[in-house]
Amino acid sequence: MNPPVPHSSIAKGVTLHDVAREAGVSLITASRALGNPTLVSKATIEKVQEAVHRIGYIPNLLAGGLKSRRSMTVAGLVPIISVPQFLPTVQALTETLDASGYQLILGQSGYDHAREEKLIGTMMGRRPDGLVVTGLVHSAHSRDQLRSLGIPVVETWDLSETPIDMAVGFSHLKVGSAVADYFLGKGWKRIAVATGDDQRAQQRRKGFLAVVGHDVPTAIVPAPSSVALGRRALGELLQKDRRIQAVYCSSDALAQGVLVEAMARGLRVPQDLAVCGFGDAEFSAHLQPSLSSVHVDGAEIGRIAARLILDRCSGKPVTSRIVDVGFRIVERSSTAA
Amino acid sequence: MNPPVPHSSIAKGVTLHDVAREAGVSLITASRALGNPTLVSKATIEKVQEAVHRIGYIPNLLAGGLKSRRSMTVAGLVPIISVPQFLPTVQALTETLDASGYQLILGQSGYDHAREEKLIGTMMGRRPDGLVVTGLVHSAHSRDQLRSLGIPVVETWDLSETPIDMAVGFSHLKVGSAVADYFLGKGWKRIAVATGDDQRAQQRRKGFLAVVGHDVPTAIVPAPSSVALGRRALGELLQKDRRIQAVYCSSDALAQGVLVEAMARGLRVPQDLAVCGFGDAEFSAHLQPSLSSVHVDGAEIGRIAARLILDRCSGKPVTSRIVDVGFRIVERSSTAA
DNA sequence: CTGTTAGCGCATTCAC
DNA sequence: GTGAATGCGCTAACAG
Repeated sequence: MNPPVPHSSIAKGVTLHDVAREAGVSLITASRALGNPTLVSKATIEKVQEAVHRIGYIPNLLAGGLKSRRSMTVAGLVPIISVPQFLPTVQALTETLDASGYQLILGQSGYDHAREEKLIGTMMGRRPDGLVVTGLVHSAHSRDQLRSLGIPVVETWDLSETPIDMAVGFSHLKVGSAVADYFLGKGWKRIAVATGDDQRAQQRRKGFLAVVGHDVPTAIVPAPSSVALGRRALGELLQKDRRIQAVYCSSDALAQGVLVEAMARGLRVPQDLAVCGFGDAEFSAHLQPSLSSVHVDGAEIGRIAARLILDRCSGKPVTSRIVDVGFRIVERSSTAA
Repeated sequence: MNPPVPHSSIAKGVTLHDVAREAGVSLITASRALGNPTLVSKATIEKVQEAVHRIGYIPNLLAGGLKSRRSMTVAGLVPIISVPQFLPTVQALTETLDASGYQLILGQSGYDHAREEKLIGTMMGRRPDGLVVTGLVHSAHSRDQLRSLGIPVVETWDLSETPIDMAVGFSHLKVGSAVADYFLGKGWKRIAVATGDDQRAQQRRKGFLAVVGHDVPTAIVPAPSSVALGRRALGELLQKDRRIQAVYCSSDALAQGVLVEAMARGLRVPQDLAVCGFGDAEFSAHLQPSLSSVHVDGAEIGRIAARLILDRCSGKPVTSRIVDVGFRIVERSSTAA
């Protein structure tokens, strides 16, 4: 795309001032040639670009942003980057933003509300043009702050009645209910739940119990969940009820652990024990037996979130501030009774 | 940690100027009270902090960075964020930087050198105080640029004879050789390789072949690799040689695919076919049979990289510019012949 | 310990 | 089309 850059001794403190001098134009003309070429004659643009390449100028976006009040960055907040669920979202977000010249500033709240509040503070200090959060913003102070700051905010992977600004996600309550309906439809009565202790997982559990109509044996593990925690969780559940027929897990990693532990104990899946996960990770289809799960299009969430922020930044009217991307149960061997 | 913030109407354009006025001190005193408290009396600090909370001031780090020439950001470049290998590195990086008040600006090069070059350009425009790359920087122009810019650069997950600046990683060549030694030690002769097409995977393959001493049946898949690609890869390999005894894979996802495909074809692992992966993903220990792999401490890489950048930023002398974190082969059932 | 002065590098006014 | 002045919000120098 770009012309090959000639051998240039890229110096440290090269500013637009130097470019202007080299090109024999004024500072502002150089600025326009790079940022608003329609206002400048073609010959001038070429002179300026030539100078840019020759002296190795790299625009200082900090300085530009200070004046223009547009930093061309978007802040992104995840609980922990290595939660596989959010990965496609972060990836799509980064890609979509990048395509419009925006960059993502990443923060990890670590499932800690105090830390989240502090982090949002620092991130706002960088004056991002938008904020995308996976999950809802928990701290009331941060919610007030963001609202009064007036920057575009998208809360993702959840739907709130009262988002700070915009939301892209789905109802975790409904996910839980749908899985419960599915389990009941199979005729399973002795049901159990293995779940992480984060808010969204708890919402799914709540929806699940609402349909089941009564409490069930439950193992709660600290987020982020893992295969090892899943193994332990099944152990706990079997202690509570030796004859469980089906377990609903709050993640595929947890569900894999349940599968493994079931096999280690000589339980046949799904005949003796059915298992359903959440997230539909890539590996789930390839486990033995293959794992049923709830599929959510995480990349789509990221794309839509980015789009909402970008539209808001460019002044386009945002029609729907709340987007439900839905979900679907993917039936595989682990529940194919 | 922070005192609870009283009800404050957090306004948009609150600047340090406002804080100073509210606190009845000069601009610079307010600045110092927040950024360099040792130079200011305790009473003044309290007055300023009180004003900060009352009017909801959020420091503009862009403006501060412009003057102080320290943006308190570090640029991070990964091929694709969702490659599980790099996740612990990115996470540890984010955490360690955050603990020192630095933030990560994330970029995805997408295994594309032209894109990488362009991305590095934009990222440098934000004047980060350092750059961490997973892998080596490929573009010669970018290498020159970074060198002459003089900012701390850490190349990770690889070791180069001539890093741009610093490096934290291990020798992929040696990984390949070690696995080959291991395979030969088992007495396996009919060996094959399933590998991604990225540079590091190719290095491992090269090291592998160097020890084996001759070419072997090889399936090359486009990065990023996946379980599905692994299944297909084994198919290809078996077409080339129906009687392969052992396959070395460039990732655990690929290896899982090989396992699955082997089972689908009625091959017993490891009796009929041994399999070794790379990366030692969390799920690998829990597969059936459990997967042998090469373990690398990705989080440690991230921590060291962050530390190197931070030390360099604070003027501390960096003793070792090249850090080898090593690796180890983890033997599990899939190769336990 | 505190204040005054002078920019950091650029883009937004206004002029021509 | 182009240019000169002005200031975005803050901090590094020097003074007091």
